[in-house]
Amino acid sequence: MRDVARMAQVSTMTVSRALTDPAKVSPDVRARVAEAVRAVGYVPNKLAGSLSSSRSRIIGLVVPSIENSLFASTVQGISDVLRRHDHQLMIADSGYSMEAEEAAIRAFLEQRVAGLILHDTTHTPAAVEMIRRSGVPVVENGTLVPDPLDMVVSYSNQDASRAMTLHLARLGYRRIGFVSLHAATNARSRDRQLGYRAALEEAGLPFEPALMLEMPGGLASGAEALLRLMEGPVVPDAIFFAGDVLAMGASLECARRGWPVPGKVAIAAFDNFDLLGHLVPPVTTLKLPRLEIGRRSAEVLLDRIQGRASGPLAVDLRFEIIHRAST
Amino acid sequence: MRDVARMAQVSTMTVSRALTDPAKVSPDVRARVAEAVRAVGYVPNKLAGSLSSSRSRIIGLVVPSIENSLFASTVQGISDVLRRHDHQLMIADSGYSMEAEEAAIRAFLEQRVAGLILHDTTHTPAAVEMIRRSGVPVVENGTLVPDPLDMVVSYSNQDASRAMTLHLARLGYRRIGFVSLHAATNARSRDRQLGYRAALEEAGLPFEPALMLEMPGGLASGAEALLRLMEGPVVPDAIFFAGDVLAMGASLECARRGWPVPGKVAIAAFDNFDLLGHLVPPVTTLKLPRLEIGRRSAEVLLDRIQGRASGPLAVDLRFEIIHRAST
DNA sequence: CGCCGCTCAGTTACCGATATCAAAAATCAT
DNA sequence: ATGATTTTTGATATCGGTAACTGAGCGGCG
Repeated sequence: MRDVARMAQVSTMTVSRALTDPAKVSPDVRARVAEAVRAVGYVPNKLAGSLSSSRSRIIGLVVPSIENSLFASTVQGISDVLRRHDHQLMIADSGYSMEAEEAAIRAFLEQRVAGLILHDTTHTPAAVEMIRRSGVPVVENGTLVPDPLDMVVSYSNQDASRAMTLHLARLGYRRIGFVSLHAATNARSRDRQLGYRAALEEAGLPFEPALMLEMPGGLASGAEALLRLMEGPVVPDAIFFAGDVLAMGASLECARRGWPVPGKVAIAAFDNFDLLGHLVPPVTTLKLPRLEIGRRSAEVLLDRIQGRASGPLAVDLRFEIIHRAST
Repeated sequence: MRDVARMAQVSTMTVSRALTDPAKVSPDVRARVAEAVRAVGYVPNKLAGSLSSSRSRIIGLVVPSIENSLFASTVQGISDVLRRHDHQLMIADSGYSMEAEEAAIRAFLEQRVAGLILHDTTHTPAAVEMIRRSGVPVVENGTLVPDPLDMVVSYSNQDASRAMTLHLARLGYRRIGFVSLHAATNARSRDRQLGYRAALEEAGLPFEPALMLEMPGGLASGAEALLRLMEGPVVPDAIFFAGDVLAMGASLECARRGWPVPGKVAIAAFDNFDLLGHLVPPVTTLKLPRLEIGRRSAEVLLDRIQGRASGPLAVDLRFEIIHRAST
């Protein structure tokens, strides 16, 4: 920057102004600075800028897994909004571990991020304490938690799960199986299980433990879950796969075995993967606002950072049932 | 840090040393500093640290699309290695535009990243110039380019495409269709087209323009490509879908229409999505080292940053054909 | 015993920007 | 034309660390 200042015959302060707030500087100077910047090939040092102004344009994001395409849409939404507002995105994955999340949060705070977006909604006490002390605004994404750290942008996993279960009940299915990821380590799975059970009760159907299963994620896992339930003591007439790609695995397994869907068993899924609509038969599913969650998270965060808003906030982005031939 | 120093009865310099290189201070002081850090809830300011030392532990990554699950594995690989080495990841997506890539690169250089990973291999002149001047090490990922900016970690799109086409030819297919993304905006597609044509020549098969198609990505697009070729002037006996999820879309379309695969037409894909193995019939495909590309990219970058290596470098991670029932 | 070399801690000068305050120049009102 | 007001520019301190050098303390050696 010294070089630019010298070449433009002005002080460094003026260069700084010309670059960050051109209106504050005369057109003449503005032009000379611009020219000098070009000539020198000057690349501003945001590290120095942020240190001096104690403002940064970096947002930290922690997701459980980068590879999971569900989170990918949310990340895309965040990235889109941030780019439009000239902010940068730092990303870390926690591998579904609270300790790893804590480490990522610490690293982000050390970088003095302007805001945090966390997909998970349960955190270590140390992480919570650090965030509190730092005063950095936070958005949580995973589910509509009743007691957020700060802001939440999500949908209700419990309501969504309940709605789909009721949908199946209304269609006349009576022995509705339910498969989710392990609830012990996953708040979203817990909510979904609660929704399932609430819906059964509401529909006057008995809760049958043999119809509820927890599985790891993955296609093979979905296929296995299907077989286990179909060969179990209580044979379901419909199965709601409330997690990951389980429903796809199950649907493909039915295709392999030539089982008619929903003739032999109906299948419902939890997330609107493109693929579900292209399977034979296309699979009934919930459409969740993944991309929109990302967008809105970034927006509310920026609003807060730029002083356009303050205080806690909960945004419920709702969901939608897509009814297809599989149920 | 002042507070920590005061509380531990040492100078700030000593605190700095105790935190960055504990071996340099006595155990007594080390303990006092650690205690003070805890008591104060001190979170080091890496901005200041990086500014002062002109070293940062941030890597910038530009991918064409965050949402695309192909890139997601690579990002995961990068993230895994970086975390292990206590580095952070900044990510931006270019939306397949060189100008957006340039903007992302500029933003990263302004943040003084320690290294860059770019998925694309074609860049604006301005971007190249900036990178050159900055002296920041770079890894390119998209394909094994002959003239890299700096380092490349990838596989040969051309060889892979050639290998699969030859594989089909060896199986006895004679009218091999080829579908890829638009080559004009995608260096990887260009390479794949070259590989296809090279293989035809090698196998003594005529090149038939009507058998080659360019389509946008997506499942629906794959289905449409299938239909166009099957209804075209030259009906293929096999189709190689060399991009994105095209093959899945096509395979599912065959399922919907009840077309036997490979009875009516054989189908081959370009990337090892889990799903391809679960379709009916499972689809022959190329297995590309997506995750490994991420890992190795991060590793070679860190090697360079930490002075364990220097100079250009090209890592060819090869590929593998997975032969399944669809061909 | 004194010099050397080593370890450990402190002093000082930055890194490259911005905040703040003050001065100079330009604009305006009377 | 003169003082008041506004706009434009500059000088200096500072953000929170680290580099580089300095000096104190200590044991080993000839």
